Amino acid sequence: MDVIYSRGPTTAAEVQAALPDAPSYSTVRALLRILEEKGHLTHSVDGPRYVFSPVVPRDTARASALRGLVRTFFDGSPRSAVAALLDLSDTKFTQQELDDIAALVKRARKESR
Amino acid sequence: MDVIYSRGPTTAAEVQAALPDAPSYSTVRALLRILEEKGHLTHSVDGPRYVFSPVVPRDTARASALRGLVRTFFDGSPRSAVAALLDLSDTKFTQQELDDIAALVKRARKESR
DNA sequence: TCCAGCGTGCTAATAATTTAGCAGCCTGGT
DNA sequence: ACCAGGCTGCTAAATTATTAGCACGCTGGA
Repeated sequence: MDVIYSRGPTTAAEVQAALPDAPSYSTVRALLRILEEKGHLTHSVDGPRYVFSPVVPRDTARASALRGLVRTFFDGSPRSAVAALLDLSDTKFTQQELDDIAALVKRARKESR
Repeated sequence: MDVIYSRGPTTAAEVQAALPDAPSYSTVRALLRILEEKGHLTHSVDGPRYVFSPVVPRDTARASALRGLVRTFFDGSPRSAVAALLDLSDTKFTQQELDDIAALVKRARKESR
């Protein structure tokens, strides 16, 4: 699912290529079939092959994932999550991005007042 | 793993209770055993029962999880992730928290200069 | 001290996943 | 129009996960 959410519509071969500990091609195909049976994916036909897309839109899944991560790792505090994001060691923000974020915070402050 | 990262050291019964679609107790025990075999968990003995803890410290796992989520759902842009966190519909920040975040941004801006 | 109960260590059966491999169809290039 | 290659639809086998259930040991309270 992560691969498909990160790449958008994806073929079986692409999923396999994108997977870090890639299982066999057969397995990837079976997995995609099962995910489809379970209602997480749909496929459409593009020429000779299947292209798989998520059923739940990216934005929705993204919000759920964020909420889950905040619950699991940040004791339900989105503030801590923001702090951790700003501190991520391998992340370098440009001045522009930081200004952006500052503006967003400013806006949030107004809205919540 | 999420249950254990969110609750800290946890017994099999607690894991089962915390699980949304709880499988049987046998299954939870087997699962914990397998996670331990695979090196994701350790257990210590507390009186008559096992208490499971993650092998990878919470902070480390948290950072990986954040990085993964940013990659999967935010095209590698932590800035977008921050924006989404601020926008999470069911999240209400207090003025205090927003001030906090603003201060963190300010600090990050100085550091990256 | 005794014992009820909880939690682990097993084992064995069932269900699900993983894998290989092949026949047949469709596409795109020659 | 032909054919090579890629991809699906199968099937069937091996491996792994899920589940139930019971014997045994240990703990904590009466």
